[in-house]
Amino acid sequence: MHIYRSHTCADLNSSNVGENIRLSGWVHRVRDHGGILFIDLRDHYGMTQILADPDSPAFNVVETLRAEWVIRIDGNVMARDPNLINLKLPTGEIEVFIKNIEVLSASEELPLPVFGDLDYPEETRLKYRFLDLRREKLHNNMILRSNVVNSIRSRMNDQGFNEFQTPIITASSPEGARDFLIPSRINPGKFYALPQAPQQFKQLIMVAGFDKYFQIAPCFRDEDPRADRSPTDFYQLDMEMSFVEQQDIFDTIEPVLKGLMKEFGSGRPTNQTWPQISYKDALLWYGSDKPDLRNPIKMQIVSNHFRGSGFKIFANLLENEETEIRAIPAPTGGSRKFCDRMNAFAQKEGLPGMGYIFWRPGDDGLEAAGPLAKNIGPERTEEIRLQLDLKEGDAAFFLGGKASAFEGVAARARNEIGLELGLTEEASFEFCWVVDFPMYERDEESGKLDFSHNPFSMPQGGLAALNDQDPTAILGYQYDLACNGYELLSGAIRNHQPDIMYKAFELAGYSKEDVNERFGGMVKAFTYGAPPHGGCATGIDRLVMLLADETSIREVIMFPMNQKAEDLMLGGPSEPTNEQLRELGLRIIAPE
RNA sequence: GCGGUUGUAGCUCAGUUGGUUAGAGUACCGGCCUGUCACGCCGGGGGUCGCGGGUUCGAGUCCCGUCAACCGCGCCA
Repeated sequence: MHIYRSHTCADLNSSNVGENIRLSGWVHRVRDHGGILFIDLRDHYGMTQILADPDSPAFNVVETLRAEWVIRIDGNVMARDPNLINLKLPTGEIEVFIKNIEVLSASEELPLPVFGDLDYPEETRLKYRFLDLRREKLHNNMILRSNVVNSIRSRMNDQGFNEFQTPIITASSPEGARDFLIPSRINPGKFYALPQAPQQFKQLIMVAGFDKYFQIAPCFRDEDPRADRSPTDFYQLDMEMSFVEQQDIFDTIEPVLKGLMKEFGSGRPTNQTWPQISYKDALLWYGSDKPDLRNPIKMQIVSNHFRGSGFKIFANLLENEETEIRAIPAPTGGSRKFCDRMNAFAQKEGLPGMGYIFWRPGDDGLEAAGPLAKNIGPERTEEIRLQLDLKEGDAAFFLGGKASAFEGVAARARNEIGLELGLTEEASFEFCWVVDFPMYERDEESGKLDFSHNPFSMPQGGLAALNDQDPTAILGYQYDLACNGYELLSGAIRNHQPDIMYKAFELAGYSKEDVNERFGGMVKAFTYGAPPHGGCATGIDRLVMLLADETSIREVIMFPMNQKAEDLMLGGPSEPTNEQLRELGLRIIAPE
């Protein structure tokens, strides 16, 4: 017999009754009744109930066992009486009468119990990640992640893609985020960078003639974290194709993602037609370039109804340039209590407040209530109601000013309203493409023109557009895929023509020399016969997060960092030794 | 860098207008228990109330400062 086990803790059932077997695993739970004692023995696969009584030669040792000790037991499989079968356990029809035991590893008192599903502070969970990972939820999340990655690989391979590995220690690639730098010992004073994405490599793979590339690629960005953003490294399904236009990329990746949602989405429905919404419309309708379409609310511009109206705050606002009044319709939100709560929400988010109108039954039919309605009068109020297509029992909220100043809060208010009113269909996946991103944006303070997305994207209209149009009006063949309010994918048709690329960078203030110095390797490659190409990258962590129905990315990463980008388990980052610094020619300058 | 929330036993939490010796569950230690599967019952140990200062006869509670964690903003072109 194998020295540790003849079966796993999930294997045994009534067909094994009478067999002498061997199991190894963790003591999940001990139930000591004095004369009879039960142990739930757990391994990766499942759980088996072990039984001991004073007739067992192992009884004295079994009495000393505590949670999370690792043991090996020999025993006899016995059928349970019909009234003692545990339907919650796949092995619930049997139990193992223990005859022999070996303690393989004892456990101290636990800082984090494995048993139970209570919530514990992140700090404790991260410090003792190996214990947290034993718990059912995280253990299942990691298995899900493994299965998703496995399925991605076969789906991509089935479509004729080849997976290639690209360098981890490399030159800085201009994705826009802060690089992680690595000092070079052999080249003192010089630094490598960890790739923010394999962007230039995958484009060079296209130039090299491989046609369809993908990779489950680690990406490194030194930026502050969010709940849905890991502070150091994350994984992308990175892919690139030659001789394609935008729609070809969509047609390739859509079935992969739809297949994954169906395979791992636990029955939650996915919309099968993914709308393509322009960046401009996304901001107008949803206040966000990653809209949550599970929420049906669509915002509208209602400036005309307030221009010159008795509501002076909005009327005066509209005297200024580039201002507007935006309405958030809230079907079924027509109560003062709800409207006041949303107004308080807007104030908490840093706005002066959110005006509202709600419609309720009145003496002569429909009555519009709320301070705004009184100020602008019944005619304008009715025009607004008709434009927003609202009825009795509904409400609408109003935000005014420069769109860029209120859009963020408007988006959060829209989310809040959708959730509070139960309009958002939570147990579903709603995808949409966001297309036609502007190539450039102007910094509000400095007035400087800069790339707004990916500098390697092909501008719509090509060189002519770059020469003739107002730069901020130029759109790119750049796209995102949003799902349930998360940016899940980002991509572009690339700019493979050096003259267009030099011009594109020139508009953003980079000379030809700058471009040659920073991305000369890739630009040069484009002078030796580059195929038109494009691709995208899908966030694996976020995808698994959605599938696992989690809201924190750390729930689907095996060993995540905390919010300060520290590894609480192994203690990173740590101070280098003097010898390491000397070898690298570095000196630490103490912070202020 | 800024804002919000939180910080009390190994862990999860309660703690009233400031008032006796700071509690509960769980874990741990001891005792009892032969059918549990969140086993049950009895007892015990365990606390710098994040840290520092202040107000007060008296502070877990009020005030000021500070640290840490998380959430958000900035950032992620």
